[in-house]
Amino acid sequence: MTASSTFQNLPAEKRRRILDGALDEFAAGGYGGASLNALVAKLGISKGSIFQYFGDKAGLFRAVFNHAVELVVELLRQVRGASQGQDLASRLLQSLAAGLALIQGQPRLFQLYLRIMFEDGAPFRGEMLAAVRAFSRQYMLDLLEDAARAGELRPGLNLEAAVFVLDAVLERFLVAHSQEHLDGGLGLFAAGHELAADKAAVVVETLLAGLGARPC
Amino acid sequence: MTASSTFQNLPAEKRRRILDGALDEFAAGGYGGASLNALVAKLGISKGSIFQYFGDKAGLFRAVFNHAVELVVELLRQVRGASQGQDLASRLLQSLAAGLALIQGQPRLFQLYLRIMFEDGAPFRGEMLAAVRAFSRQYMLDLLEDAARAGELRPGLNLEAAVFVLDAVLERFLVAHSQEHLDGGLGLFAAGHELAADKAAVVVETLLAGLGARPC
Amino acid sequence: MTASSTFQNLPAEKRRRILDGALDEFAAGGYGGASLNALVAKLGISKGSIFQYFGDKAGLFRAVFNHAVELVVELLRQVRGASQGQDLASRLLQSLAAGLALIQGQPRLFQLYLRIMFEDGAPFRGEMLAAVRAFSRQYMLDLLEDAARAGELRPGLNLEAAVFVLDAVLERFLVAHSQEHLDGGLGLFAAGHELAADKAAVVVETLLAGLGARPC
Amino acid sequence: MTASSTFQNLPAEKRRRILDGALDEFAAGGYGGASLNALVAKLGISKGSIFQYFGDKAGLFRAVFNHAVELVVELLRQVRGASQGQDLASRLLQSLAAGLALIQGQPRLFQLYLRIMFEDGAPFRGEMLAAVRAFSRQYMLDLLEDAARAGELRPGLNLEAAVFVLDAVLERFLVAHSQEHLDGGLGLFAAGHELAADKAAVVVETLLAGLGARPC
DNA sequence: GATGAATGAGTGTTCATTCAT
DNA sequence: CATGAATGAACACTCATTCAT
Repeated sequence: MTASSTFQNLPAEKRRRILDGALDEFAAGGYGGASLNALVAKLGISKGSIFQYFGDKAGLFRAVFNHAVELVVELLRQVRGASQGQDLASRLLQSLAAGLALIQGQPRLFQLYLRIMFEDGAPFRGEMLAAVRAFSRQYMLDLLEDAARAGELRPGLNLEAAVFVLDAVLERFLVAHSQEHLDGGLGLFAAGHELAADKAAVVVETLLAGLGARPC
Repeated sequence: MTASSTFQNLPAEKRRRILDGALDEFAAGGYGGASLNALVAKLGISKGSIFQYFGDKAGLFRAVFNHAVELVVELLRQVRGASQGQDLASRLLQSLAAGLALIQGQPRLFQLYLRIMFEDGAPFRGEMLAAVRAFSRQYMLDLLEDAARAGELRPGLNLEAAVFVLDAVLERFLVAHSQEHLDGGLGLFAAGHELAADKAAVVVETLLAGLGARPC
Repeated sequence: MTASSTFQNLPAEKRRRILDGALDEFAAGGYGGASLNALVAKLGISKGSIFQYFGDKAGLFRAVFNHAVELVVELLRQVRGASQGQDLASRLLQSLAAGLALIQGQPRLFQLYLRIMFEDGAPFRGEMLAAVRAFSRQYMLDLLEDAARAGELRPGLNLEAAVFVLDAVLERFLVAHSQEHLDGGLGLFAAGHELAADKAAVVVETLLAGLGARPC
Repeated sequence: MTASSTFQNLPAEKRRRILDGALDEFAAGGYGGASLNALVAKLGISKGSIFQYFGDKAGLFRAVFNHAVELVVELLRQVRGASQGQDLASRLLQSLAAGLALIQGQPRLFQLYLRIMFEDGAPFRGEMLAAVRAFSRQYMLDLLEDAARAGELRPGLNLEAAVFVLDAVLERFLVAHSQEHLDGGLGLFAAGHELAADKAAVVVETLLAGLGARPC
């Protein structure tokens, strides 16, 4: 628990409004770039209150992060069970779809993650990234182990490496779509205009089949 | 060309010192976090000069970026030719090694790239990222096309997707190593202690052979 | 009486806790530097109560001062009678010893006095200092008059001046010892390492015998 | 040297105005109570300038202190030589007179000294007090040693103790007069209305002759 | 062309005080 | 009667930018 009891005693609706506004602010400007002045102006509350609630900027940031994690976990929990029993390609595609939906529904969550990822000054950066990465890796590992049990995986596959590859590629896929407004869409199939789902299918197939010619 | 002629007329050594110091500053704090006050103090030049040379903070930033791109391109040009004619796996591994060497030799270049990548406020972010990404994609495409000519690639491979996958995985590999001081090294083979080269070999092999069982 | 009846109706123990905590706070930071926010956090009581009890910060300060005076008077009352009938030098030394003991036992009392002494913004400063000084002067005057009756004093001695000298020197002696952690102990016999008692003896003897050569 | 070169380059008149205003501010409110906002408003300069000149509040404080010391030393240097060769009582009286004149002419200097003396939070307090005390003690010691050579002192007099007594009494004399507006004049000859010079004469005579009856 | 003094809006943070509950 | 959420002015300090010299 990091926010003061003062904050905990607030009506839920007000709590949500504050954390939501702060999430906006941090997502837009990163930790250093977020302005508490701008935040309280937007929220229509006094500056003193922020400090009463969270002690300092870092405290607010931590609270926002925890809030964001809750949002994500809640969302993913709903997605998780649905694909049980299906083959790996399908599950990966559904995971990507869930990720894309999350980005579209709550763009600031993903934005916050990206902002913090490389901002040296952000407090708790280590913990925060570790938490996200651990979750992501465990998720991939679960999928792969299920697939292994179903005999879907290439014999001799290094699971650690596979998790790494999946993590990297899927995250980059999400990044590319969250930044497609930028010049050239950052290059993912830049020329084409297929739907994201089609792109995802090709990428997943490429990952499963590999790049190299088969010696068999 | 964005820097004023005043700057162009400076002795090359002084130009280099200024751009180098500014690169440090931007790499350390991102665009928003960089302080011109701190910069001029470090450089021992007058504050007015910065504005005479570059107009404003954004102008300095653009000059630094151009300077950084030059450094990288020069470095990679040296690396490029060496692996001509070898097989794809070797060339990918050598590219990774070159990337790691670059990170170790010029850590601020990679740092700047990462900082800017997700900092909304940074001017020219779009152009800058597009330039870097285009270079990176072209590099991968060259490798893949050579490999295709040599019959190393799986028939039916979607080149665009393959480029995307390579770009994502190789960049993530570099990021993981540049941030390995962070909690858990951000999870790359977190348990093991092999050398980076060994990790790279396993990852590349996984990419080439694919994750899935071969139907053949 | 300045504290509200609400405060008077509190259980004695709670009253004492509050005044004691406030004494700490004022002694540590002076009037201006004391923080009511910090105080209530330390005490675990609500902020509103302080204002209910004392009206405002100045009211609390006055109450603390009265409380402090009570503590001192009570302490000195115990010390007073003991030296009756002894010679002046002994009584002065015992007074100094009592002062030193007080400083060691209740350092915050002396600290508060010193802090307030020269802090212009402190309310009631005049009254407070006058009270303390009047007490101190009366104490010295009592000793001197007893000594006069016993024929211990130099004929022609100006009692007012003697009181002034004693007051100044004895207080400075206490200050020096309460600040001996500061650079050079503020210079009291800085080189030597005798015990405080020895230093006191020399000082008292110097006062009694005077600095000048005796014409007699 | 503690103030930045920026400050050193200012016209002397402006430097003087700034240090003088700051001296006022610190003397009135102590270190903690002084407001840089109020200061710059009073001076009619911008807030940024203060920080450009002195780095931070503590830097300004140090500069003010150094400035104050210079003022005092300059003043005392003028006073010093004049009393050479006279007897101890005369020299002490002239010293007191000089002190009183200083307090009247530059009341803020003495005020600053008193404020800082017991304000825990003030930076450099140790150094500052040590400097002042060392000067004061050395001054007294000089007088006493001259008097000793002239055979004016009581044989067996402990010089250290005598210095301590003189320092304490003379300083208190000055304090009493600088605070005589306070309730009861803090008790120095409170009833009477003689001139300060008369009071000083009695006090000095008391010190020289001692309080006790002479056994001779 | 180079300098660096000046600026004022901006930052996060603390404070004594109020008042509805 | 006690509470503690709310407040906004004040705090020290940093910033990119300007412009007279």
